[in-house]
Amino acid sequence: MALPFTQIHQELAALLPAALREYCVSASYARGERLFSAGEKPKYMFFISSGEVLLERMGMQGAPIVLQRARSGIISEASLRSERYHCHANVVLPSEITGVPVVKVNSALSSDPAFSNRWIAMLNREVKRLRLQCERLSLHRVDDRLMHFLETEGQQGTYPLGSGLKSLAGELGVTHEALYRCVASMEKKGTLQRDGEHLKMI
Amino acid sequence: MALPFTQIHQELAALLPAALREYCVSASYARGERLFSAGEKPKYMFFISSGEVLLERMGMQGAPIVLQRARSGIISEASLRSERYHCHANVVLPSEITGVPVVKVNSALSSDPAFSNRWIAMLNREVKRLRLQCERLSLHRVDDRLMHFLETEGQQGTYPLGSGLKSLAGELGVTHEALYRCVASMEKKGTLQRDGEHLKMI
DNA sequence: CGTACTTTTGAATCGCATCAAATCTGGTGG
DNA sequence: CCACCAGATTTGATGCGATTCAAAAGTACG
Repeated sequence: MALPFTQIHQELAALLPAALREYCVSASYARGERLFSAGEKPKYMFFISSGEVLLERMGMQGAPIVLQRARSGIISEASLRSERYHCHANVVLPSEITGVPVVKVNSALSSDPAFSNRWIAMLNREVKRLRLQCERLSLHRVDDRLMHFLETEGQQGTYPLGSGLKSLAGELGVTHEALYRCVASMEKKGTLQRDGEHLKMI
Repeated sequence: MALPFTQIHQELAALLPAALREYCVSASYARGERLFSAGEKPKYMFFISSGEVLLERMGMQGAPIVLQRARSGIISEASLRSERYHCHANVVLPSEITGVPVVKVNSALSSDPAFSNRWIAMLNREVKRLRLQCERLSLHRVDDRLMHFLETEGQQGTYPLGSGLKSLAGELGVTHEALYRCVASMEKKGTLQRDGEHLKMI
């Protein structure tokens, strides 16, 4: 599973200082693999180059709740100083993922002001993204959530589906049936287009 | 409204480097005042010592959506490097609030590694808090959201209400009627206690 | 004392969850 | 190549719970 370092993603390369790159480990993950589980001690920061990973927590009734649906970027930034992961990371599409040892990141953050500046900027973006997700989940109707999602996460209202509507439904906090029906009715009304892999608002 | 610097909150003092403290401006705000509005250029970072501030965005139907209900701590950390605020900050209870110039914070972050370390830790906590809020908003029933809220935001299941159930309803993403009914029925079932200003799970 | 707001209860409606089942899909192994 | 299986997709029917609209009662404040 863990392959030797080959080439790291451009976005990651721009974030990390050169000294950290030699510690990066890139690997391919298959659908169904788990990056980490809740309760484990964080050893690596993970960065997704391609594919899709769901951060999930188990609800009390056993139903998993999607905290984040990541397709690119760092996914465990909040665990940088944590003793334990607070969620599971499940790979749901074949993915290219790079790991960087947490210890190395922390020491680099202490000694490299430019790096910690970039890190703060990254965390700021994450905070904003999460605020938008809260805003989205505060909407009551499925079509409102979908529109909000396409407006905020899409490129000009277009969004690549990846692993299908089912995992999107989880991120929107609705059942997949509700989302299927919503997409179908919006397509019929002409408010939405669906080209196989892409969703687009009209 | 803006008073001269008197005394800053202990939590803020622990976060900020000494050099920044002279730039702090503490002030009292009354219910109904607005700290900042969406679209404005951030000039100050705000820190709440006491009281309550709601971060809100206007939905497309004109209904305000509560992004955050802050009663202590920094509230505009994500706007540190932003050109514009992306939400309104409305004071809903008489509050003591300290402002620090954004420019000063940014320059201190660049020159003081220990400070940027503390800042990163603060952002990490915020990311986790927001992930929990997303998890909460993914629950479908009002009583589940309330329980989750008391478990994660309360002290041993106890939470001080402050400005009443109505603003809590906004943070939980439900109507105030639904929350009133939920609290009443849980009290009748004996799952919840309500001592005037405090909510407590049994 | 009046105004504005919160709190509370009621009734009607609507949207989504839930349960169920059929179809479609890609992938596996014989 | 086909049978088969697991999962995604889709449609249907039903019920519950929250929204919505409405209105009354309580409360703080000038």
